[in-house]
Amino acid sequence: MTDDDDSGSHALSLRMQRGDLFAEKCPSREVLKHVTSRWGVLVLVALLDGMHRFSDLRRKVNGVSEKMLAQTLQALEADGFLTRKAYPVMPPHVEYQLTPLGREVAEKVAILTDWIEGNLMAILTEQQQYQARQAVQSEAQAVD
Amino acid sequence: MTDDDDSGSHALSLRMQRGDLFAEKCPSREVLKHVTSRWGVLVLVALLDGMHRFSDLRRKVNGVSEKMLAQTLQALEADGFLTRKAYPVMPPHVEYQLTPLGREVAEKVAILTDWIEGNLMAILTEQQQYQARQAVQSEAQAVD
DNA sequence: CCGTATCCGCGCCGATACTG
DNA sequence: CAGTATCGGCGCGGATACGG
Repeated sequence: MTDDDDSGSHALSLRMQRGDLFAEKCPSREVLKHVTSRWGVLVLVALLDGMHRFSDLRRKVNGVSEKMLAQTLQALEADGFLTRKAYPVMPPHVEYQLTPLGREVAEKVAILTDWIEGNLMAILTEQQQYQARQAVQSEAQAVD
Repeated sequence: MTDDDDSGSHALSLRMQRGDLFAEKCPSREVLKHVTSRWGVLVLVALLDGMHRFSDLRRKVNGVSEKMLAQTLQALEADGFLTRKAYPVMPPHVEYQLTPLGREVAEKVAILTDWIEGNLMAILTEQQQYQARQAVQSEAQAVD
């Protein structure tokens, strides 16, 4: 309960047309989930430099299992972010590639990941300082 | 096993200086996890328009529980993305605000969320078409 | 008002085995 | 090579109760 702002149903449906992340039931939450999922992020960024086969992705995205990779790829394909082309040869050969729509999201995601990679040291430093402050707090509590 | 590319340890440590998402044990994976977490995304974007109190965020970020909000805020504070100022009055009063570092990530995240919100309709259309193709496939299989 | 502590279900995800 | 199927642990996250 306490959810569901049905006030102004016209305004609501208009907002639904462009999506409102802050509204609980908005489908954009689902899309965001796929895009920002642990492996979704890495797959999208990996595919930014062109077509990849399944095993290429598996090797590039360190630590992903077959199951999770397949699952992630399906979700992104269902959202229209990538295409899957299977060649019925032996041994099997499947190619994954970003769609124009997918390339756009992937670029936005890459902006974020690039920033994090580039500022990692600054962030780690902040983490250290936070830990230090916490230690002081604990010490102060031990005195009282 | 089979992880751990320790080949070229100098190159590795250099890469660690700027972070490499594709390397399994890189700390940037943790940071990314906080930033792209279900509630982390929404909190960062919400804080983009200035200071918020705890209950402000709770109301703005529809659907988040107290526990998850507190947990999310702690993680983002530990990463140095936001500051927490508690005024020891009755009733309690706590203010959350982005740091300069936090503002930068938040802006990158907002680029992504804005794009998704703006292109939601196109994505939903793609999803429909995917479902339709799947239905055809199932039908074709029923024939053989 | 702003949390922390505890319990607990459910879904993520890894491991393994099997198909085409 | 590129998956699907199944099982099982465990951690995320919701609900509730309680403290400052």
